[in-house]
Order: sequence, then structure tokens, then C-alpha cells
Amino acid sequence: MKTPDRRVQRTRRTLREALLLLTYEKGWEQTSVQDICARADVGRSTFYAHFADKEELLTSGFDDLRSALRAQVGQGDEALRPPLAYANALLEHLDQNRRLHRALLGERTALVVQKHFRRLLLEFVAEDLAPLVPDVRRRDLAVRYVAGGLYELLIWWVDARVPETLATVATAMREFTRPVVDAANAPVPQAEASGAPAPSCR
Amino acid sequence: MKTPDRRVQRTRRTLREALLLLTYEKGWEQTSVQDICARADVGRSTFYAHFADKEELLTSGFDDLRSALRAQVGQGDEALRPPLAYANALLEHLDQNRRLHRALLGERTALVVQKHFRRLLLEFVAEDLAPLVPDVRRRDLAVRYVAGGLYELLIWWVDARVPETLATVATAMREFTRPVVDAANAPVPQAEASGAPAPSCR
Amino acid sequence: MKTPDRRVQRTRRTLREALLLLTYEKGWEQTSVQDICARADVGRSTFYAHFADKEELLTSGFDDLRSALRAQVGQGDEALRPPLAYANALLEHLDQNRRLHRALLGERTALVVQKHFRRLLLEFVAEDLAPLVPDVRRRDLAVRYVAGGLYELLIWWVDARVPETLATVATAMREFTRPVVDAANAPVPQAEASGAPAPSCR
Amino acid sequence: MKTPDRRVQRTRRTLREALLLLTYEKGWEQTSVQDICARADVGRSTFYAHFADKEELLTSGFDDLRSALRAQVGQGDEALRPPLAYANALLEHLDQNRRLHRALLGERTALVVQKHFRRLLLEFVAEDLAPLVPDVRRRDLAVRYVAGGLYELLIWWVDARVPETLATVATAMREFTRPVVDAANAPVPQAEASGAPAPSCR
DNA sequence: TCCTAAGCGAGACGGTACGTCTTGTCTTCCA
DNA sequence: TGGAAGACAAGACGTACCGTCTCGCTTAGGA
Repeated sequence: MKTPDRRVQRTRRTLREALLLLTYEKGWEQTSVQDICARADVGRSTFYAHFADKEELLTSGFDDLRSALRAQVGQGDEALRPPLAYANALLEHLDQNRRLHRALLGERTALVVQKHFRRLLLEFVAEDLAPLVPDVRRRDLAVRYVAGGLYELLIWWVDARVPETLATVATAMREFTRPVVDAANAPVPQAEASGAPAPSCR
Repeated sequence: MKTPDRRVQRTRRTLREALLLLTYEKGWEQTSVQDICARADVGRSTFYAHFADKEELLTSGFDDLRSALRAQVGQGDEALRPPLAYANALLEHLDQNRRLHRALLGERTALVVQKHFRRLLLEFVAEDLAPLVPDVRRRDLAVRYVAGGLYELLIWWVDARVPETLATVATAMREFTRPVVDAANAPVPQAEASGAPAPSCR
Repeated sequence: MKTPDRRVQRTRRTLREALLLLTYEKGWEQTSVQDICARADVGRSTFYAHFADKEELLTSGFDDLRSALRAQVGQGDEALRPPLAYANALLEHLDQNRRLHRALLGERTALVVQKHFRRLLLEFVAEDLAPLVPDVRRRDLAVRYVAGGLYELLIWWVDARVPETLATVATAMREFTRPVVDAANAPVPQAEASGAPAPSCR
Repeated sequence: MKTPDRRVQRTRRTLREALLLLTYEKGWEQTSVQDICARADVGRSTFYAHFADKEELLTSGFDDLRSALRAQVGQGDEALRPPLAYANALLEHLDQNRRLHRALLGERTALVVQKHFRRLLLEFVAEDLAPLVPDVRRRDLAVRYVAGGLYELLIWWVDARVPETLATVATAMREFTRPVVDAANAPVPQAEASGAPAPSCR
């Protein structure tokens, strides 16, 4: 059994905080390991003793959101659980830490952060659609589309100067997603059926 | 009237080619200005005489795609033009230069490239929805959602090891987008109306 | 036979003036060819059409002083001409262009300029001592010593914030030099005769 | 109290040696920081971690000569100590490292090196004359003259292809200097007293 | 008076060095 | 003995000059 060694924990925590603070201040890419260490008052070699990258440092603290959302989804029967159950929780989380997330997801963000967040969304959406769209290939397409739509919606909302209300966005997320799911379940049309007579109910 | 000076054009073109080639080979971030110059057989100072960054070099050549697509949209009456008119052109373009675009948009890409591509999509989708969704705020939401969906679909397709056929993706793009547009035009429900009486045809 | 073409003369003159002005303002080393051309309003390629270096540009204009002084020495019989005949002329010249010479000879100067000036002095002193010190080897030593002494005296005077009067320096130059000449003509002591019985009058 | 860390010392020493060697080989100005680092097998960034310039590197090692000479002067009573006590030590030092000093002081040298060396001489001569010439202004003049004379003599000797013997130069230094000191103490003549009756003993 | 050779500006280009910055490894010291 | 401090190599960055060159315009000076 290994010793926790409080110093180690303290060091890691301090580094994480410094990273977030600096990312918020200057953007992810402009934040160097040197900066982080300076801010955290930690030797640079110490940093590398704990993490290989600043990316790894970020990753190390990224699971919090994931598990928080996971809790929101609940443990009810999968089939009965409504899709986008996590939507409000997610929006509230973003809303509360808007400044931080703006730094992490906004215009100046780095790939790494996006990657994690997008992967998170893909994962959740995939779970959502799993019971709803039986055809795997259709589902795959839909999952991408929906996850992408949600992602764009979210970062736009987070980064907006005067954002829409939380409720508006939550509603839009659901309203837009539902028909996509329906479309994914509709029979594949032969061609791009030109002037479809009644496209509303399809 | 200023003289074009063919040397300048040649230099810039050579540099652009080198950039794409190297990005394809090693990824955007791993490609240094030095590499580009070496490959293009151009002095490093010459590079900086033309571009401030490798990013600027990229940007400078990014308008080709934009205008190519713009051409596809055609000049027909805006109201009659079908949405996503550019979809097939775009997909074909991506398909033909799949290797290059995989480098530019795939997993290892840099933010910069994504930013440009996403901006491009947002722009086109915005034009598409402008005549279709009168309410500005609803349209804004929908534009984001659709653009995000398309983006995710596209990069997934480009990066996939065994991708779906072009037709499949094109169809999906249209099938998923149409009902979102419809939803954007539907009257806003009061709340997340739980048991909606007749939510379309579902 | 070639024609002078006044433009050439004008260009060279303008460049020389710009060089001096800039050297005065920023020091020799800090003055780039670019600066000179900009100041002279002359194309950089034109500069290189005339001179290989900024050093060559300097050198090209350095003979004026030399010939001016040469004129002062006069054409009288060499044996009768007093040593340091040029001293006052030199001092007056330095005094009149003190600001410029401070730039050229002062603390921030470049080697090149020093080299020229010191060579000039060596030359003149050598001519002075030629008729006065018959022994060649002794003369050589003395020439160096005297030239060095004069040089140091001059640049100190030129660079001094509150310089001595011209007359004081001129007198010192002569007073210090005369006994050195005498010493050069004195019989060489055998060794550094420690307790020299009668080392002159000291 | 801080620890010396031998690596630091080693690095600095290696760099100094490389600098001298290269200056000897190619001249000061032609020696780039890159060269020095390559020769010393030291990273270029390491160089800049220690010194701001190659000039600073030179300066940092310039005190050795100064203190060596200082040691030669001894600590005897100042009044009794003979002037130019350091002359032989200096000449011997130059003689032994003639090749190096030829590089540092000879024709191709840079200002910086000259500056340091001339300052050194001025300093020592000033100390010599302090007890010998009471009048400050006269002394100042004499100090410059003598230091300049010595400097010119020395660099000429160092750079000569077939130099005079050390003894010859040492003797000349003393023989030339002594009467200058005398002259500095003589009453200032009203004019350039033409044919001084007994200039020998003045 | 023409017209031809030159002087000239503008500026592209390759090249070299600079001093700064960041990264990740490795060594040394200290608690 | 393991963590903190920091020396170090490697190498990219963007800037500043350099000296060479090519291109056209203009402007003498000789025909």
C-alpha cells in the first residue's frame, strides 16, 4: 500500500489550480509549464515528476465533470430514461463556472480541451441513442450529428457575451434533437426525394 | 498599378504546398517554419517577409475552398435554392483530398484549422437558414446546431478508417437537417411539455 | 575616357554626410547601412554599387584631414621644420568639429576609425622624428611612444566634458614629446641600472 | 549561503577558453556566440543563461590579468615604490601569451578589448604618477600621454613579426616615461620656449 | 536632337546571427 | 531516500542586417 504523502497531494492540487487560473487568464496555448510552476510556486522538475505534460495535468482533473453528469443521468431503467437527461445539469454546470469554461472552451481554447469535451458529449449522446435507434449505422450518423450540434450550441452559449437563458438553450437542445432521432429511424429514402409532398410528418 | 512579380507568387505557392505536405506528414503542430522553408527551398527570412506565422500562411490559402464551394451554390434565386446545396461539392472535395484533410481536420489537427473550417460551415449554414427560419433568435440556435452537426459528421467521415459512402453521408446531412429547420419554425413549447399531445408524428 | 556624371558625386557625398551624421547620433556600430541609405534617401542597392562596406564609405572620405594637415606642415626644409608643426592645426580641427569627432573617436567608436586616426598620427610622428633620431630602432620605439601619447591625449581632450584649453594641450604635447626625443637619443643604459648614479636630474 | 555547483564553474571556464581560442583563430568580431558554444560543447541557451554577450564573457575573465599585475606592484610604501613596477611583469605576461594577445590586441581586435586594456594601463599609470606629480591638471595630461605611449609600445611589440627583446622595450618604457614625468613637474613655459638652453636637465 | 549606356529606386531573396523562450532530462542538494 | 531546485542541451521563434540579384524608370552625354 502506498503512502498518500500529503505533500504530493498538495503539489498536484496546487498545480491544477494554477493551470486553470492561467488558462482562464491567458488561454491554454499561451500557458507554459513554466508559468504554471511559477504560479504554483513549485519547481519545474517537480512538475515533470508528477505529469508528463500540461495536457496530462488537465486530463487528470477532467473526470470530475464526467462523474457529476453521470450522477445526473440516474440509475433508472435505461429504456425509460429520457434522452438528454443530463442537459440541464450540464448547462447549469457551465453556467456556474462560465468564466472558467469560457477559457477552456471558448475561442482561444486548445484542441486538447475540445477533444475531451467532445468525446464526453459523444459518449453521452451515444448512450442516449442506443435504445432509441436500433440500426447501428444510422445511429452512428445520428450520434455524430447530435453530439456536434449540442457541442456547437454549448460553446456558443458559453462564449456569448449576452447569452440566451438556460431554459431556452435546454429546450432547443431537446427540440432539435428529437426530430433528428426520428429521422434516423425513418426509412432511408431512395434518392434525395425532390419535392416531397408531405415532409412534415415523415 | 503594381507589378505582380512572379517570383513572389512562386514563393508563396511553394510555401503553401510545403505546408500542406508537411502537415499531412507530421501534423500541424509538429511542423515548424524551418521545416516548411527547408522543404520549399526558401530562406527562412523570406518566409517572414511574406507571412507572420505559419498560421497566416495557412489562412492565406484557405479561401480557395471557400470560393470553390461558393461557386457550387450557384447564383439562382436565393429562395428557391435548396439548403445544403454545397453538400455534395464539399463531400467530394473532402473525398478527393481525403489524406490531406485527414491531416488538417483529423485527430491531430490544430485549433487554427478547425476554427477556419467551422467558421466556413457556420457561414454557409447561416446563409442556408436565413430564408427558411424567420425568427432570428430561433435561427441562431438552429444554425449552431446544424453547423455543429455537419462538422462532426464531416470530420468523422474524413477520419474514419472505413468511411460510409459519400451518398450515405450526403443523405444523412439533409435528412437530419430538414427536421431541425422545421423544429426551429415550430411554436416554442411553453415548458419542456412532458407528455406532448402530438409532437409531430411521433 | 569616362565622364564623371554629377549624380554619382552627389550620391557619394550624400551618403558620406549621412554616415557622419548618424555616427554622431548613434555611434558607429549602431549605424546600419540601412540607416545610412534611409537618411541619404538612396537605394540600398545603390549604396553597394558604390561601396562594399560602411567602412569603405568612411575610408573614402578620410583623406581630407590627412591632406589638410599635410598642408599645415608646409614645404620648408625638413631639417628646419619644428616637430609637431601640425599640432595646432590638428587641435583646431578637432576643436571645431568636436561633436563629430567625439562621435568618431570617443568612447563608443569603432576600431576602424581609431585605426585610421592612429595610423595618421604614427605617420606624422614618424616624419617628425626621422631627422631628429638617427638610430632607427630607437626611433621606432620613440615614434610609437610619442604617437600613442599624442593619441591618448587627443581623444581624451576631444571626449572630455570640460576640456582643457587648446593652448594647454598643445603645450603639453610639445613639452612631453621633446624630452622623449632627447631620451631616444641618449646612450642606452646597460641594464635597468637599479641605483643609477645620476639618472639625469631626478 | 549558496553552493557553487561545480558544473557552473566548469561551463563558464570552458566558454572562456573557447572564446580565447576562437578569438585567436578568427579575430574577435568574426567569432559568434554560436561558434563559442559549438567549440565549448555547450548549448547556446546555456551561454545566455550565464552571460548576456560575448563581451560580458570576455569581461568576466579580464580581471585575472589585472589582479596578477596588482600582485606584482607589491604592497610596499607607495611613495617608495618605483614607477612602472609592473612593466616587466606585464611584458613577460604578454610575451608568454604572445599569440593570444596578438589576437586580442593586434590589428584585428575589437574595441571592447582595447578599451579594457587601455583602461587598465590608465589605471596603473595614474597610480604611478599620483605621488610623483602633485599638480592634478598637469598630472592628468601626463597620465594620458604616458599611458598612451605605453599602450602603443606594447601592442606594437606584441604584434611585431620580429619583436625587440623584452629588456629593450622595458628599458624604453622607463626611459621615455621618466622625462615626461619631469616635464609634467616643470613650470609651465609661457610660450613654446623656442631654443631652451638646457633642456636636458629640465 | 535623339538614343544609348549609366545611374538609380525598389525590393525579393538566401543567409547568418542574434537574444528569447520553452521543453524535457539529469544532476545535485537538502530535509 | 525521495522530492525540490535548477543546470543543461536542444531547438524554434521572430527580428535585424547583410550582400547579391533583378527589374524597370530616368537621365545624362555623346552621336
